[in-house]
Amino acid sequence: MKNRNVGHGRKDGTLKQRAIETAAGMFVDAGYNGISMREISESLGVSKAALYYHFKDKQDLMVAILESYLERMESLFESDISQGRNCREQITRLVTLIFAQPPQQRAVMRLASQEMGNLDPEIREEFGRTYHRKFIRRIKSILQTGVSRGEIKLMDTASATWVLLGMMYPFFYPGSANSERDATRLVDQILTIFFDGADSRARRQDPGA
Amino acid sequence: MKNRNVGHGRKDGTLKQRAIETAAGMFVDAGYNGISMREISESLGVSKAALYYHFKDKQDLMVAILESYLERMESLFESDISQGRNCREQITRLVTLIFAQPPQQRAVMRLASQEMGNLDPEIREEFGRTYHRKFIRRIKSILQTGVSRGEIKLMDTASATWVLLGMMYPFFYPGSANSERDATRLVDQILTIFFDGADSRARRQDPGA
DNA sequence: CCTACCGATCGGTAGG
DNA sequence: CCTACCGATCGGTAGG
Repeated sequence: MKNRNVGHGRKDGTLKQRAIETAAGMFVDAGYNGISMREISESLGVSKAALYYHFKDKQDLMVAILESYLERMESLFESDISQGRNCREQITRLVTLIFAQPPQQRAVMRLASQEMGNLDPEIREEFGRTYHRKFIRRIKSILQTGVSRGEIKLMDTASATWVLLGMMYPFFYPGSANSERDATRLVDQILTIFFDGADSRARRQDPGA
Repeated sequence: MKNRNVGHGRKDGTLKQRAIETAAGMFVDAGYNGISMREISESLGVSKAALYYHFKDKQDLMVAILESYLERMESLFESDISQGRNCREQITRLVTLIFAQPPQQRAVMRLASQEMGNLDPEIREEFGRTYHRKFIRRIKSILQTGVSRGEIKLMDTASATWVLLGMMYPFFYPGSANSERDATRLVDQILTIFFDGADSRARRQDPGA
């Protein structure tokens, strides 16, 4: 279980990592149920049994993909974002970084919410908790601090977090904002709406400019 | 195709309609691939063959569910919403009506975007066009009018439409805003953020109140 | 010859 | 890590 060194000087962990990346791409394109373990193994040039050596079952592979992505998301918080000077700047950094990822990588976020229903209830709940702890909680915390500092309107920060994530969600689909130029514009529009609103009577990002 | 009165005084079309409603509920709970035609037919108390009499295949049943929902959405536009006096009021009516639906019915919207990848490319594209024509286009049009009237900031209304829909999306999952009280608060928060922004320096819905 | 179904089973493929 | 398979179940269709 501990996945110990098999020795022999071979490159261990290589197939496992390749499998996570390859399968992620295939699941993103065709959905969890749209891709079979056979197809994944063929893409990797190994047998199905080889896959089952590294992953207990299909679900286990899926969870590994999601956890791998979550870890990358977590690292975003620990580097750039926390250095933002206030709530707005921290959220701006977060959204910018998310859209700075390659589209296919962003799509894993959609994969997570879309296919979580295919996981066993226990696994789903455990992953849900990890997701909350490593991602949702951080965003909520930024908004909460913003509220207590008076930077953000007094509101329910839990649902506001979901609203913010929801605003990005449609653009996690392939074909949305693939160019860097589109992404930049989109990030700008999302942040403007979230902080300043769409109403023309609301303040603009650069007042008087 | 017209499927009309066959006479004899029997209740025609009953099973077909029941199947659409029952399957919609099951798909919402377990996903398109999580429910078999056998399970659906058993829930209806009929044979699988009976289902296949009314629907060419599983996909055909799915499309019928989505189209049935789209028609209901379309009717929203033709009654209440268009009577809104300006952009903000029309969008407010739209969002309010969407959240006034029972949660399980709202969830069909999530089902549509979530499981569209399981449809054949041709079918998917055709449904995508209908979805755009009956729903997306209408929202975009409201925003567009708002922009040209100066009620809404100058922005890309296509992506703004997706942003607005995205804000609602997380609450189309079961367990989100099930009570009427939650729904009311949520609608309020979504509309406030969309029009006025979360920033405390932005205008409030009732200035000075 | 129509409609609205049923009991039984098909060929093919899934995860393991 | 592979070859060789399995038990179960899938969506779909036969004749009547």
